[in-house]
Amino acid sequence: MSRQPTLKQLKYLCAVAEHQHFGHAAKACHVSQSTLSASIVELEDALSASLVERNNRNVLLTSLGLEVVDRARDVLTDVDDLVALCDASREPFQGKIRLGVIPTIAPFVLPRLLKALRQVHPDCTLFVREDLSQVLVNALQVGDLDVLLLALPFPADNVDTLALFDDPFYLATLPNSRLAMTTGLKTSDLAGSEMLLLEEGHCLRDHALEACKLREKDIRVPYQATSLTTIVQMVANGIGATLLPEMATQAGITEGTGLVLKPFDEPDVSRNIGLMWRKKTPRKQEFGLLGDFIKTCLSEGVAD
Amino acid sequence: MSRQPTLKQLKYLCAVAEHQHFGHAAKACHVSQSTLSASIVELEDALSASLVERNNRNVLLTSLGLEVVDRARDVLTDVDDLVALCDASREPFQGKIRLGVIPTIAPFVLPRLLKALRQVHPDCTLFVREDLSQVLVNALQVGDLDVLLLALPFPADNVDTLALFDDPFYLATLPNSRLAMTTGLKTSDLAGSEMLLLEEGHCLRDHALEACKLREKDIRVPYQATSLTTIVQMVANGIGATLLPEMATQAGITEGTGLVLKPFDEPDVSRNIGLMWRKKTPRKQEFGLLGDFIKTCLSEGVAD
DNA sequence: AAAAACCAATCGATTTTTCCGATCGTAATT
DNA sequence: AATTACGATCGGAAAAATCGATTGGTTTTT
Repeated sequence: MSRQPTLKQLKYLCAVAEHQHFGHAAKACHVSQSTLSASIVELEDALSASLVERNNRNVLLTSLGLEVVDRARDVLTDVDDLVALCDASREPFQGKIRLGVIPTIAPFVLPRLLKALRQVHPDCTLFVREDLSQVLVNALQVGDLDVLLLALPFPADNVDTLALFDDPFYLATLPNSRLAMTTGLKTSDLAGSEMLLLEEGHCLRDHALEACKLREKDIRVPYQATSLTTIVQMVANGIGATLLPEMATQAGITEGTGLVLKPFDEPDVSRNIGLMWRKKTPRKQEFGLLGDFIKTCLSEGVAD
Repeated sequence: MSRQPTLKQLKYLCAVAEHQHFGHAAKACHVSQSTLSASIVELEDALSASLVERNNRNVLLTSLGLEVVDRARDVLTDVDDLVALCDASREPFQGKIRLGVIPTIAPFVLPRLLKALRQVHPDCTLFVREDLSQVLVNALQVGDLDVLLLALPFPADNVDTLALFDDPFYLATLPNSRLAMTTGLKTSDLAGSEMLLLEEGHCLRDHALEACKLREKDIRVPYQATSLTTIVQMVANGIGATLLPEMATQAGITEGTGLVLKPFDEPDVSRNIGLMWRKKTPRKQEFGLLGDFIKTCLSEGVAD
């Protein structure tokens, strides 16, 4: 029964193969000759095979020994790569980040974020998953994702959150509608009007209602759509009005539709965008930096 | 400064990744939970990286941890393969044999030998190198070859030889020549005749002369050729006579040339074919078996 | 609310391994 | 014959690996 060889033994064997001399190989490995010699014997015992022919005057590898050395070299470089991988990912933004983003943020933020990240941290690989908040939170908790970009608050256990910025809601409506005429728009003006909302599960729906201090029964919801773009098209066709987050409007979601965007004449009619990660993740700090990066990247983007 | 991880640590990490549970992983590895736990900590220290998130109720791998596990699995299977390689080559004829053969044997023996070997020991890989005896011996001594098939004796240090069989010399000549008429051919009859020989360095030349108790000056050597086939053609064209080893004649080297082959009416007009390996090789036994195999394979071949 | 169960980390003791310097044995060189 | 060179081996000291028991924190059960 052959025990498993150790990496050290394989390293020593490769050194012997390289130097063809136990003493020199030992020096190269920073161990004594006796240690190296014993280690080679151990390896040969472990493999139950002769790898080295000691000839007093010169050292030869058996043909099996040569093959073993070949493979051992591969193993050792693979392990070195593994170590290098860890070294590289020690620095923030050098490794892989699995980011979850909700659908009402992704299309408006990712283009800019990914571009900036590629420029500033080319070694950082971002895997993005787009899904509903609840799905993302589950994935985060079971370890399939590292960090989420979503709208806060969202209930979840064992997580930390980092608020990044507010994202105000705008009323989007046709220019000739009653609400479009209103000056000093208040959330209370919405009561009783026809509002288009995203389908159940999208947190934007809940956050928008909450920001406007509305309950579902306060308004009429003729249809539920699956994306903001669809909603905008429906509003442009006269089905009703809707609430759009600023980041969507800045991304030009209403361009060419003739819709007007009206801010509210009240504070805090907005959702809050933030990051979320597992409380126990060892990468808190890196994710904090990621938050900073997202903030500056988006504000710069606006300035442009 | 990150030290190198050990295979054991990597194995334990993979077990944790598989079982998602320290206790179960420890059981699977036949160590105590404390040992495994400490080993994982050690690994994380060695890599200066967090690989596992311990969450009291469940165990998660960080994204870096997942990548490390991926690579670690590769490393471990590579090492297993390495061990398997040694296991396989423990049995004779399961591994690789680097065989050197001289040019006056190779074309007459290798076809049969390789075919038989493939049938009987399909797992045995034979690398063949064909060259002059002296070149082969040098290669053997520096470890580039494992075993030689050549004509003995041949002087070499630190080698063992195994005689396999005698290979009698035949006189090959045109049917109408003086020697062809001779009945009861003796080596002494060759004196003064024109004999074609291989160029310097081929041991066949020396062995043939020695077997016939001739010195170079006893005969006339009009040309020197680089192969037995060439020599046969020259003899067929009336340039002189030559001495051919039996294995060449059995392989049909004179077919279609009209030459006659005359055995000598004397004992020991032959060369001796044998194996040679380094005295210190750990595969003596296997090479002995190889000798047996060659002997039976060639004698069977004759019987066919 | 308290108790029990669960789980990984940690502690302390023991065994095992590792490592070195010194020495030995053999073969080549002077 | 003496010397040199080289790998193997030995004995002891230092380091590590490993285990059982315990701890501390959490979740589940009672």
